[in-house]
Amino acid sequence: MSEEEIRTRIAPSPTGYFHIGTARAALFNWLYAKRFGGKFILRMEDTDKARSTEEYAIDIMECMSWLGLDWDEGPENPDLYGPYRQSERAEIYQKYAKQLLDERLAYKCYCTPDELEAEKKLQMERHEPPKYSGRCRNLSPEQILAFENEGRKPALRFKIDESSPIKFKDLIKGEMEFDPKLFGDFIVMKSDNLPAFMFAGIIDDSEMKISLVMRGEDHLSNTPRQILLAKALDLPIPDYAHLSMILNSDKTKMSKRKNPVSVSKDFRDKGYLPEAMINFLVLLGWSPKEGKSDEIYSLDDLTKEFDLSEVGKSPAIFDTTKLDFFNGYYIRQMELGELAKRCLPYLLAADLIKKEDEKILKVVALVQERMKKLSEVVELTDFMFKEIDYPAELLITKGTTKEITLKALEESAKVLTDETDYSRDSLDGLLRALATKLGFTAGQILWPIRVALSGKPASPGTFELLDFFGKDESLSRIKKAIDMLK
RNA sequence: GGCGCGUUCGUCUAGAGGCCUAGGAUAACAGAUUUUCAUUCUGUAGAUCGCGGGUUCGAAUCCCGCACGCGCUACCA
Repeated sequence: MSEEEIRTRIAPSPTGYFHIGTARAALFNWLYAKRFGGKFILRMEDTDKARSTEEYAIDIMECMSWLGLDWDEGPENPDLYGPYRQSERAEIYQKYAKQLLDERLAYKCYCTPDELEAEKKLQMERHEPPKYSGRCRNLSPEQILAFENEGRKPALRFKIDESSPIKFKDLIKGEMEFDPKLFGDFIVMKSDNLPAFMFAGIIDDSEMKISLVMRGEDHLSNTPRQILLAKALDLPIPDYAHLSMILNSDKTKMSKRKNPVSVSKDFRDKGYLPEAMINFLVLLGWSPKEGKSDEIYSLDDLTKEFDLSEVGKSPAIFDTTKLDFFNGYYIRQMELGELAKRCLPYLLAADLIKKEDEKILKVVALVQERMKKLSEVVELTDFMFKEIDYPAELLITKGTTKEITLKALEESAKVLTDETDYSRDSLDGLLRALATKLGFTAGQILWPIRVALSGKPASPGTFELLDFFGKDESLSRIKKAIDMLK
């Protein structure tokens, strides 16, 4: 298929919030399409009626857009090879199901789940590989009639062609060979007349002219079955590439219960930037040929560099330490107005401000290089918006005394009362001169003022805070500190 | 149980027989700048390349075996 147009896809099932692993697969597919001038398609695999919801479908699309992974074809623009929701493609699957049945490549199976379970259990006890016995392969008309009269609804089972091994080249993992004798006939249409995942998948990939199926390694073992299906249906077989999994720190599979896996709930809403997510995610499995000394990559950079030959085969443990670094980095790089805009929701939610105002530009500027996540803006800046409460001892810096601190504060208050220029440079000269005059270290003067203004052991610098609060508020907070020490 | 995939610093990784006394990033630690925190800069520590055999003058790199992890083995996707 390689001479045709490059078309990749992501096919999430809306049975949960957009998963971090799906995001990575989407990213790699998107990058591959962009890099080689192809198309990227979004398809909703919502055949599991019981678990699929519209809320999740929306979440998936929102998160993809948020990450910057736009798609050329998808549920809302179904013109070309749509519809792009499997729930709307029932007739297509039925057509192919009929084809299999007519050509006797599949058969109706009336076995109940209980019967299948029992059969499997027996095989396990005998240490045989569990696989379907094929007992419905050659049912007589009488038997079929009997099952129908019982009210049993048949599923459609695909007849495995066991004649020869299935070989294919995985573009990441390499040459692959499977023995179909081990498979057993599998279900293609469920008894509710909905297609099983493998069946719907190969049909859609083919009908949507997907040239490369890049997906998680958990699908690697399914691939030979889909190839068999494609052959039986006389459909073209796409290229395949299987991405290794991302795991927990204990090397088990990421789970919804134990781990932060929801892009929207655990990352976007917690204050991570899409730029950081992309940069972090792409490095889980991909590393550039020409390594740079840093590892900063934008989506734009990546569309020029990404290739499958640089994708690794081994699984990666999902550890957000490095994500935090990237997040801090991109926050520092961000234009101030943009940062203020993105911090606003957190400030509003914490009730620190009522509406957008000019002040937050200054506020954000003071903590920009201290933030790892946008959500931290709250704890970093709360003292700028409200009265503060802190223990008096905090005013006294290490290796000094209450008396010295009090003296420093009182003398500072005096010069700050006389001073009108609260700009950084002016204040710097003023307070250092005061320190020299009193025989104090700069720290003995500056620490207590900073604490008086912020109430925190760590905060932006003294001069910046004086400038931020202005004369009246600064003096008021310093006076309060003096009273606390008396 | 069977089949498949994988195994290099805590973590993400580079590495395709000699360039490896194993490189980078991050995290950790230390120092410099500094009133604190953060930023920035510099440095330190950190992998006997899962284990055991082989091939070779020479192996993280090739071959075989084993161990461990993960996946599939569903009318879930």
